[in-house]
Amino acid sequence: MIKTISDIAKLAGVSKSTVSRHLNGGYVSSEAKEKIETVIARTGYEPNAFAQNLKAKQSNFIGVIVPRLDSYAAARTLIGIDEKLKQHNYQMLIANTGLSREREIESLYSLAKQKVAGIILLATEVSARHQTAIDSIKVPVVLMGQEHSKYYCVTYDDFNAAYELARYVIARGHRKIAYLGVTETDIAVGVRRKAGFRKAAGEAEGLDISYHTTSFAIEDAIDAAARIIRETRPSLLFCATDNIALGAMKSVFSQGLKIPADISVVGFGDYNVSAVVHPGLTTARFDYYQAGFTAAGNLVRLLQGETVQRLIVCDYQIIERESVDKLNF
Amino acid sequence: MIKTISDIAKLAGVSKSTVSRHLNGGYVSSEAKEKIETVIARTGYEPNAFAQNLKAKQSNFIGVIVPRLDSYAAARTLIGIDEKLKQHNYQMLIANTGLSREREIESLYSLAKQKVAGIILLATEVSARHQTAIDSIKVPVVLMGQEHSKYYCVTYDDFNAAYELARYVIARGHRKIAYLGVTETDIAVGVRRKAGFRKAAGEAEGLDISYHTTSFAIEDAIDAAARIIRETRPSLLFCATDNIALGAMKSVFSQGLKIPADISVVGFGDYNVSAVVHPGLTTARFDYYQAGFTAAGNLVRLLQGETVQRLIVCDYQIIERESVDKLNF
DNA sequence: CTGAAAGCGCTTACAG
DNA sequence: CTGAAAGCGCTTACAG
Repeated sequence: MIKTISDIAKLAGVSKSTVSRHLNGGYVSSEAKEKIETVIARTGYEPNAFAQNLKAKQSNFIGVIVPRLDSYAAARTLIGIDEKLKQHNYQMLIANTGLSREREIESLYSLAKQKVAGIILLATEVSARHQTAIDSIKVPVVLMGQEHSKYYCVTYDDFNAAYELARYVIARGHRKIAYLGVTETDIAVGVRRKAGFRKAAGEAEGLDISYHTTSFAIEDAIDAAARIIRETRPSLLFCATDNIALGAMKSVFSQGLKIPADISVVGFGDYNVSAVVHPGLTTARFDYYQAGFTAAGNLVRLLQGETVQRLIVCDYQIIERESVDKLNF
Repeated sequence: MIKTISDIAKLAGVSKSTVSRHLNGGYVSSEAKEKIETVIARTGYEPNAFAQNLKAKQSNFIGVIVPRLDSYAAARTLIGIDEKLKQHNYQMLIANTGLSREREIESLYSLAKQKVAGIILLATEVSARHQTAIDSIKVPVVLMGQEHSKYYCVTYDDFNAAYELARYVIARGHRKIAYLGVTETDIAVGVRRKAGFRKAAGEAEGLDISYHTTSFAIEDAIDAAARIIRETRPSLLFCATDNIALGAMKSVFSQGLKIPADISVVGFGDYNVSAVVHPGLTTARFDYYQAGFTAAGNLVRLLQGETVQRLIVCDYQIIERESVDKLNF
């Protein structure tokens, strides 16, 4: 069985060096080139990646650290990354942390140890330990979802998305609004979205706003929304993610109330189910696929020594469906 | 910087061979062992995987071929696989085919070329070309989701799940039922589920059944269900997956009808949203995580030369929520 | 333009 | 129980 570069060399009547040079785009006479190409085509020879990597001290793997696999946003992002990486002959290597901060840090080190060429980190937070890890491994890293001035980042325009969505619901006459957000250790979702909302709220009159915090888990959102509805009975639940919004919708229905007639709901993300639930959820859409594609593109350019914009902010789009009532006529 | 086995050998005052032997559980005097361990602990030495793989002509990667990443079932399965694999120091390497048959075959070959130790194939179909590929690569393969007599498989009990779910809806008085399934090239979902349903239907009296086919895409299900409702107006839509059921629910609502009062709906899979939509979807739950965990466990045992049951059929569970009306009293 | 040789970091008979 | 040596399959100065 034909397996190694020596076999090819022998069959082509040249040396290993010449075959290797041809494979790597070096000086080879057109005569030798032709013979080698014929043999390779006939045998279907493929270089052994381990041997190549052993020499190169680096692989064609790109590590992608993801907080969870069973999330629409994560999945779409991965698909975008994978697509771009394939174009450039890189292999995506996924490290799933299952929402563990600890495993996020570990993955940074262990991917580096595995000599990945680069890392894309779908970040939930950029702690001091994250920074230590990123700085100490000598591997290019691109952050997604969170911004940090020291690193290459691809983020979403959380602030303006929230601002515009908030203006939209206020314009539709909502005054008594409950904001259902997440922890502020998450700058993008916890801080920025709330800040955008707050700005719009500050520009309007006669508002009655209450702020609440829950987790990213639907179950928690169901409970939190149930409490809010009982206690403050807002006309609208402004939820920091579509998952939270889905949980909120469940709560509204469970109490025998109608959406949007009794209570309106909005979210962020535009997951695939957001259009399918009834009523359709009004939300701020982020193009996760495109963001992943962009992040991978940047990383590839970095690896090729090209220069890259430090921060790329992906656009959003307000998707108007049926979950927000119009209170003013 | 300490990097190679030679460095460790030098620091411990022994030869590379001895260090390697210690690392691989060979004969080493307790004296040498101690010195080596001290040095390794102090330096944090980690063997270079490329060099190891180059010798071993195999990696610790397990390839997982998945039809799509943005599916709840796929994601949960991957998490289960990853968990088990980590326990045994294997690395999951995901090949996403984006629902392309072609890329499924290619992935089989390309993963083999990358010298993965084994492959788990989340199969949508086992065609002749699949078989050729599986047989020609000399890598152990475990099939998931579809059964094939020649290969190791982990499947779901599609037939009995459908049978029991069908008996349930019939027992609740439904007589005019539309079955909304998928192509029969998919044995598990297309053939088995329909067969289970058909058996239950055959055991009952006075039924008025119509059979319809759609794709796995929610949008197609919405259209298909809309047509069925207009044309035959069944009392229940029996959908072969939860995604189809979600699309069907959307259709029912869009026509101003109520679930379950006007039309009932059931599905298969119990995705995370199935509990969250309103009304909650009655469905047959499959434990994807557990199945993935089991498949990975089997593959690991295969790699260790242990013997493994060829076919494992995972159990299901009927989850009764609010989407099925009770028509008889 | 080409080939012999060394080396990437590890493992594994083999001789001692 | 240990170490020198060969070899896994490739790449890359180097001399020609």
